[in-house]
Amino acid sequence: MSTSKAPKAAYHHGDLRAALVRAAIELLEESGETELSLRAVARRAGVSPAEPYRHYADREALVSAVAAVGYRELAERLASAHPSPSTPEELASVAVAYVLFALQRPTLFRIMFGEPCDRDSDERVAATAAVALYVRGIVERTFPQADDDALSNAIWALVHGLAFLHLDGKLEASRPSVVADRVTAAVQALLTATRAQPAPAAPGQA
Amino acid sequence: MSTSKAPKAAYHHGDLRAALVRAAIELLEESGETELSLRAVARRAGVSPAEPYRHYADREALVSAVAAVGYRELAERLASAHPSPSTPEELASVAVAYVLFALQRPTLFRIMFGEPCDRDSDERVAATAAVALYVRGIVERTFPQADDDALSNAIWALVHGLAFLHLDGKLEASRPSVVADRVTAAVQALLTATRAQPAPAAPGQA
DNA sequence: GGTATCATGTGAACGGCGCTCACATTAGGT
DNA sequence: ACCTAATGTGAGCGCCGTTCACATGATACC
Repeated sequence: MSTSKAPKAAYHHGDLRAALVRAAIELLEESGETELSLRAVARRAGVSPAEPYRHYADREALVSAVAAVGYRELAERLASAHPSPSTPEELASVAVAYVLFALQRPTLFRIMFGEPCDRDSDERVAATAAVALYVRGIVERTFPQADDDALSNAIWALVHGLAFLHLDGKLEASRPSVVADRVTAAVQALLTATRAQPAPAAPGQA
Repeated sequence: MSTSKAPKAAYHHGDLRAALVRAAIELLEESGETELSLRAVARRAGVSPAEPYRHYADREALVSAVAAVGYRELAERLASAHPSPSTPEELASVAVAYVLFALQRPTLFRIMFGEPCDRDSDERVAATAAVALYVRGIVERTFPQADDDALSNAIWALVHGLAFLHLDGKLEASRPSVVADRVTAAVQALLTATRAQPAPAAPGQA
């Protein structure tokens, strides 16, 4: 079960496992490339090309570790936009933070979401689940009476889709304020719908 | 300007340019891998590893050609869901077609949207623009008085995001009918919002 | 203290990759 | 028939992921 997550602090190098992830993220953000070469990471960390294999099964495993860091940083970013949102406006501000994170750290974001998620990585699976739960928690607080599932899916999808369309240049994204307005408008629209008709399989009419 | 799109029919091989794209898509869908190797494509097409470079500048160019085919097939698929949607229900059926396309041809979809779009590929840029215009056309027909920009952005983003979250396993996607219901519910929610309050800076109501 | 043991690190090597180049072949225009 | 340009080839470069036999350092046990 990928035991010793806590590094033994220092054998020769001192937590090379974490150092490799750090080096990988640096390379990612400097080069702008989504591809990351294990050999390049090893060079950056100052070890031989074979060394990473002591700490990660293969390239995919290192990438998953990088993605997991990304999920954690995204979660921090969302939380710092608003620690515990419970109104549509606060929720919208978190959505804006999500999209801006994608735009400010595009390569990391693509690593996190641009490829099939490796289900063998406990770290990665746990980190994505945390983001999902965070979104869902917001929705539950903001609309306690709504259909949590449908609504939180819709909101996450909307925000996630906005992030990707901006990232891919399908929506103009040069000025953050424009992006923020667009995201806010879209989220408000969806939320207004929810107020108007609480849930699909619910009472009255639509 | 990447002239002779129309192949001269047959020199030695007979439109190898198109044959390479076909081979690439076959490999993609057989292997389930997002990566595609130019050498493997060449083997599949029965030519030497150097041959593709007569027809495509580099690997990226071939990938873009593959993506362009994907955009065209997606457009066909949407059109066959409904040729000219003009009601929320019809729009929702197109949205479902979009997400199901992503789930049925995951590798192709990832090639289309999972990496930075190469702006040097006329073919690719044109094909993505076509999809964007198609979505926008639907919105204009369905809600002539609404804020086209904001609404078509929101709808595309929502649908695109739903596609990716399903694809990444963040939303359960084993039974297409469940996916269809989820997508329909989300789209209906967004559209209802638009009816209730047409647009941020728009006239009366609808 | 001495030594066995295991985690940590290395260099060389394998095959596959993207890509280039010098060269062969074929098709078409004149 | 011949020249030219399009089409196709094989060898080769450097990089990649990965593995392996081997070195080195830290610790555990006597």
